[in-house]
Formats: sequence, structure tokens, C-alpha cells
Amino acid sequence: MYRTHTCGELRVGNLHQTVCLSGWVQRVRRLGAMTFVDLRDRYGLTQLVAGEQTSEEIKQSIDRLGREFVIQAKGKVVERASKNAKLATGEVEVAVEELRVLSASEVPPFTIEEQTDGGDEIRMKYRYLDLRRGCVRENLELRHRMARAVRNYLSDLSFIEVETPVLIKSTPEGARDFIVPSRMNAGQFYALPQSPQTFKQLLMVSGFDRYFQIVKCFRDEDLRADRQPEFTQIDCEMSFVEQEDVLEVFEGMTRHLFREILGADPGAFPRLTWDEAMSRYGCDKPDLRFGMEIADLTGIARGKGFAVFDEAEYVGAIRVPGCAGYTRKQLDELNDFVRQARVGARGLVYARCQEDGSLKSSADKFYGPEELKEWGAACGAEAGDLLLLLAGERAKTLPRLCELRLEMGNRLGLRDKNAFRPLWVTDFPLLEWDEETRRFYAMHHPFTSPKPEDVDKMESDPGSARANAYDLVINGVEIGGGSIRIHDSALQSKMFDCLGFTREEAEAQFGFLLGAFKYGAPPHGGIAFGFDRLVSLFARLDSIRDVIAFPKNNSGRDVMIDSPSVVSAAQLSELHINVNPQE
RNA sequence: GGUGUGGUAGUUCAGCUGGUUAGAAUACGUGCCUGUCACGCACGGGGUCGCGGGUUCGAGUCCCGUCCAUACCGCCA
Repeated sequence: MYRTHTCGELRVGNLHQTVCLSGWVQRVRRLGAMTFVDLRDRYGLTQLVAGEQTSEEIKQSIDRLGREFVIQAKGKVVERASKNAKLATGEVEVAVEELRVLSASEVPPFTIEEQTDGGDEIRMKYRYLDLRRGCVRENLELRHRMARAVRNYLSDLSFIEVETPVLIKSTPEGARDFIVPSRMNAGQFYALPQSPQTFKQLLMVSGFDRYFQIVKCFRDEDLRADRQPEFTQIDCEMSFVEQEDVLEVFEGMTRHLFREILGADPGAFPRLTWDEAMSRYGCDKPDLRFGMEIADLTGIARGKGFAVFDEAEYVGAIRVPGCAGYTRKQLDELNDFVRQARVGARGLVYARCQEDGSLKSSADKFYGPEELKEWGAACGAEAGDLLLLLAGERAKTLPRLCELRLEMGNRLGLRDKNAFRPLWVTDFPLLEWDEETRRFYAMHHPFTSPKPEDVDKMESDPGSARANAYDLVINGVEIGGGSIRIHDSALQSKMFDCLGFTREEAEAQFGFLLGAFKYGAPPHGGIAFGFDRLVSLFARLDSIRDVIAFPKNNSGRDVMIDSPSVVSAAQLSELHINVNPQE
């Protein structure tokens, strides 16, 4: 027997019992005739002690122990002479009577402690050691609890989990595919799924009614702190539903997670249409943890001789509470912020709301006190507030105001990691014009249904057609997105027309789906959640890497196993592949 | 593909306008220590300053190139 108890288990109730513990040596403290060993496993830390009663043989083997040795220790649970209140097992210790080294360890490259001395790079290379640290392990434990809560919740609502294939077919729309060469079909390739989208729709045609899957998805695009090439979705689909049904079920699921995992209730999720989100927050994933909504000043700011505004299609402002006292230096910093390449504005106009209610602006030359008052009124400004104005093309200025708003939120500490503000964003545009390729792309995906009242616009004015599509946004992070799908092959064909697919292309790419819709397809819709993002949000972490056991680095490499890597000529030959050596 | 930041001991970092033998902390090793729990004390070993080139009497430091890491932009239906 390797162990009778875990290292987190023993209490005064276990006094005088003879126990056997196994685990890793966290630390050895040698005090001359007396030695303490902290023994660690997943469950906690227990102190072993060797003193004058301990045999010479055991003292010698304890002397040879180093950090991260795996040992087994048998002995009596005794009460400590000096207790440690910081440790769950801190009232007892085990007086060692037998000791076995199960596995020795070299000195690890960084300390396996909560406050490790290792940086990101070395910890990723030795991820299996990093995962021994409590704070990293806890992230995976949280992930597990959340996955279990999702499975329980959806299973109780008659959803069934169905696995869909990982070797599927490449499609031109959307993200870049990872492709896998086929040995048995020379010159042909599988693709890894960007999502199980078409399969879950086919399951609806098959009558499965309520499906979900916690599933790996793959996208061959550049990485970010919140983007990995392989990531996990909670993928869901329901039949005989309208948008309202889907929102209700998955608002319920999300609320269940908040209650079950965080013990918090976020209340009813507010809803914003895409248009509202864009005009009030400048983006389709607003962070509602703070206000500072965007006010449209176009009507009142133009036509007063200030060329910057007069020539602009749009003038917008945010009201920053209590910042009227910003110094020249602070305002210059903000000006630099909006001018940096990432934001791209030409410059910033500000107005201070003074104690007497009058406004003082950097564009005073062009605006009288009454006109400035209108600005204040439009923003709802109060004494002590600072107004920040940007002007230009509407479609570019709103996102800049969004950046500025988030920057001010950060500066004022308004983006509290312990606050959660979920919302639904609905009524996304169906299509998005791409200037480079001169064609429309599906904003969500090509299976998203248009609003019934906008079907005609698909031909007359495709850019203004709205979709039955929705996103779940929490704290400015896109957590989930879905839509009511097209279940009619004629409408689906029309959609492919809008996207510039010829009949032949549509048939070649998605003929199986169009075919399926001819045999009795129920109305259906669904949603997919970014599970890694959801877990990192609950863990109050900025990067999804911290909630993934073995993540990839910024360049898509796994530095632990050193992949991707070259393969042998024989393997390539079997796969009918020639690698261009220049690249 | 682009922009910013970084690369110095096992690890995390300091190292100024270029100037003696490149430092600290921690980890590691040895010795002492009977109640430690971030134990303490003493001593010790440990460096291709990412790599290549250039400027200079002299480069960790300045310049150019390159590689790696990281955050962001493009990209991510």
C-alpha cells in the first residue's frame, strides 16, 4: 500500500494513528538533530518529523532527500509542539518510522511554490512541473468543476452530448483551416473543424432535438492572450426554437455557473442590439462594468468654424467622471494614446466641466459658453467631469472612442475583476462588406438566418440586412455567439448567392447540408461558448493559457514537446507531399 | 506581415553619459544548529552578457542585422 491518507487530510482526530503518506518533497528543514520535511500532493501539505526517537537509518535517508523527491513515509500522527495556523494540517505531524524513496529528482529549474521564481518561458518548457504548483492546479480544477456543471445542467434539460468528427473537410469561409494530408487519398486533405457547426445542424435534421458537446476546435490564425490554435467550445444546438428560447436556456446555464461556481447571481442579462452597442459603446462587446457611454455630438459641434469637426462625418464624446482636474501632462498622454497607430485618431479635443457648471475646452476659440453647455448637456456632464471628443469617419471614430473609454476605465480602476456584467448583443448585421475582395462575407457564418423582415434586403441592400444572431458578452469579452439557422434549402441557396458562391461551388462545399435540408429539417438554432475564456474569466485571469493544461506559445509552438517539428522523408512520401526546402 | 517591450548566474533581476576582476536575491553545495514551517548563521561553486557583424584604444552598454519570448495591430465567418 502506498498511502492511507492524502497530504491534506490529517487532523487532531487522527492522533496516534499509524499512517502512510506518499507525495513530493516540498522542502526539507534540517535543524541539527531534528529534521522537518514538508510532503506535498494534490490535496495539501503534511509535515514529517525526524527527531531523537528516529532510527539512524531513517535519519540518513532523510539526509539524502532533495526537493521534488517522491517518497513514501510511514509513521505515527503526533501533535505538534508548535502549531502552524496557516496550514490545514498544521496541528499535527507524522513521526517517521519507515521511509522509501519512490523516485529521486534532479534540482528543478524553478521553485515549485505559489510565488515561484520562474518566468513564463521556463515554466512552459517544464509545464509538468508548473502544474504541480497549487495556483496552476487550481485553474484546472476550476475548469473541471465548470465543465461538470455545464454537463449536469444541460443533461438535466434533455440535452445529449454527441461527438462529431475531427477529420473533416476544408471550407473557404471563415478562419484558416488546419489541414491533414490523407495517405490513402493522394493529394487530398482533411481539415480540422473550426467548430462542429454543420454536424450539429445535421444532428438537428436527424431529430436529436437538443445537442451539446464540450469540444476542441481549431483555427490556424495568429495567437493572442485569449486565442489558441486549439481551443474548447461548449457547442450547443436546439430544434423547434426561436431566438428567445435559446437566450433563455443559455442565460440560465450561465447563471447556473455563476451561482454554482462563484456563489454569485448576476441578475437578468441586459440586452443591446448591435446598433445600440455600436453607438453607445463603439464596439459589439461592451464592458458594462462602468458607464462612460458615448454621446453623439455631431449635430451640435459642427458648423461653428472648427475645421476638424466641420469636416468630420461624426463627432462623439465620452464623459469621464471627476477628471476635470487632469493636468496638461495627463491630457497630453491621452492625446498620445489616441494618436498611436493602434488607435489611429488624429487628435483629442477635451472640455473640463467646472464648479460653476461652465465648460472650458481646448477648442474654446470656436465655441461660446452656450455652445459648450450644449456639449455638456448632451453628455450629461456634471461639475468636475472631463469630456473627451474624437471626430472623423463614424465607422472609425466609434471604435476609437471605445478604445479611449476602455483606457479611461483602466486608468480609473473601473474594470474590477471581481465584478461580472453579462449582456446579450442581438440583431447583428447578416453580412459584412470586404473592400479588398469586393464581396460580402457572413458576419457570423453562412448558415445564419436573416431576420424574416430583412429577407428582401438580401438582394436590395445586403449590407443593411440583420441576422437572427446574438453574442453573450461578459466584461467586454465575447464569451459566446450563436444564431437561429437557415433550415430551408432555398433560403440557404439564396444566402450562398449573396456570398458570391456559384451553384457549383455551393454544391461542392455544402451539398451535404443542402441535401439534408430537403428531407425534413426542423427550425433550429444554437450557440457556442468559448470555454477557455469563460474559465479564465471566472478565474480572474487575463490569459486563457493559464486555464489550459498544455498551451501553445505566441508562435503556436509547444515548447515542452517542441512541436511542430519536421517529419521524415518517408512519412512525407507516404503522404504524397513535397516540402519546398526554400521556405 | 507590422509596432512596442524584453533577452546578463539554475532562476528572477540590477548594471548610469562606453572604462579595473560583471553584481544582488533566490536556488544549489559544504559545515554548524532540538520546534522549524520563506528556519537561522558561516563559507563556497556558479556567466559564450541570445547570436552575427560594425563603430571604438576599449562594447553587457552605441549602431546594423538576425533569432527567441511577450503584448497589441492586421488576421480570427
